Amino acid sequence: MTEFNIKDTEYLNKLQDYYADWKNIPSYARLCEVFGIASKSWVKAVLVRLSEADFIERTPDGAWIPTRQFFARPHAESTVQAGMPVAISATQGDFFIIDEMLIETPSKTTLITVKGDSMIDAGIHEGDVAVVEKRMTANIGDIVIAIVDDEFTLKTLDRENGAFILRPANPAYPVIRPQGTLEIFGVLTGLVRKYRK
Amino acid sequence: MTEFNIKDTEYLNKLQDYYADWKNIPSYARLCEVFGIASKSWVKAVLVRLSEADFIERTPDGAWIPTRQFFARPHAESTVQAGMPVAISATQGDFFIIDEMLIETPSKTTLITVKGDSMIDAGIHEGDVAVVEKRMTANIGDIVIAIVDDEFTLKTLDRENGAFILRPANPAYPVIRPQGTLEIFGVLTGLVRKYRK
DNA sequence: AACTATAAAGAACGTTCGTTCTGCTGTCAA
DNA sequence: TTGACAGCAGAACGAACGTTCTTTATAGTT
Repeated sequence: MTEFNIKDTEYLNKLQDYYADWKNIPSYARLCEVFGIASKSWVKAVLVRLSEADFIERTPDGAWIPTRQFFARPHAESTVQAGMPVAISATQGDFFIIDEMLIETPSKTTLITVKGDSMIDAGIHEGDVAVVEKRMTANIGDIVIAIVDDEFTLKTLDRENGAFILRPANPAYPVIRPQGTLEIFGVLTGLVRKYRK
Repeated sequence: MTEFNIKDTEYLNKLQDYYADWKNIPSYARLCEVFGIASKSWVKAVLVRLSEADFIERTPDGAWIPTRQFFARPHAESTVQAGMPVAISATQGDFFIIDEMLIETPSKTTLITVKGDSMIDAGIHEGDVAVVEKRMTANIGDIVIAIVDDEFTLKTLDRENGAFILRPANPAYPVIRPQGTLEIFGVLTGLVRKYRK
């Protein structure tokens, strides 16, 4: 039996890219095209090695399916110095699945696109997607989606003279001191930004 | 032709549950068991209706695959005003998959945790996870992971007197004018931040 | 130059798959 | 009470699929 090698890594990358497009692992015949291999038997040998490396597995029906590791992205930690440049370790650290990191309770999580710039000093820009966990309680200092006078707003929760206030992270905007009830819609648990390609 | 009905919703739920477990859509024969239907032809009729409702579709090979709607995470767009509060619409907008939004080419994508605060004015904080697409070319204005004198750094790519320079987004840090070669490791295509729970 | 292991191709074959067509059963309106 | 149709079952069939076995090409070693 042969081992998982560099070429198999290329095959894995091609399979991951195909899967990103089509969300399934196709027949051996189609994988011949995807991998650039002419024989089905060799495609199977590749898949067996990928499964031994725990990137794919089989259903009871014999269909190939991806494992968790298949979706994980390499994550280089403690590597990029945004202050002063620092050497990167070529070794790939642990793996990382974005959805899993950001969303712990899918049924309570909503994504909301941010409008305006009142939280810009907190690094939250217009167009960013806020990951919000719906719940009615929050702690002082949390960034919350609050319902003030039947309207929603994204602000930092704070307290002043025993009353809750909503503090923007932009000096151009005023602190909100709710007159009526202050209801919490949810708490900001994550943020996602996409840069133009 | 018949329409999508309540029973089809049950079939859809069963299919979603199966897919969550096995990450593929199996053969008609297996779907007979999953749906509790005895005939393959009727299973096919169900799938055709699910595809007409845009929950699944077919690859050029004829394989059934899920659509974006199949995974359905609600995404409320244009709703939260970070400037002045604005009414939220209870309607759920389009659907949204974080991984898919941020990662177009899995094999070329790496995640890197940001250190330091030299890009803080661009809303990139220490501890944020940068989504980096590995490639050697970039455009002026892109935020890049550059290799300067064998070291990595995250900066905005700019040009000055015909030479490339790396501009931090923090006045406390100097502009980097590479003496040796300027090599691009990759381009910042996304950013992910997780707030403490 | 011969040997060996590995990488890949190719052929053969039984099974399974998707498709299509026909048949059955219950329901509802005329 | 008959017709019509929707919901579903079952059979038939050719094409595609996965598996296994055999063969060829390439590279490295002795």
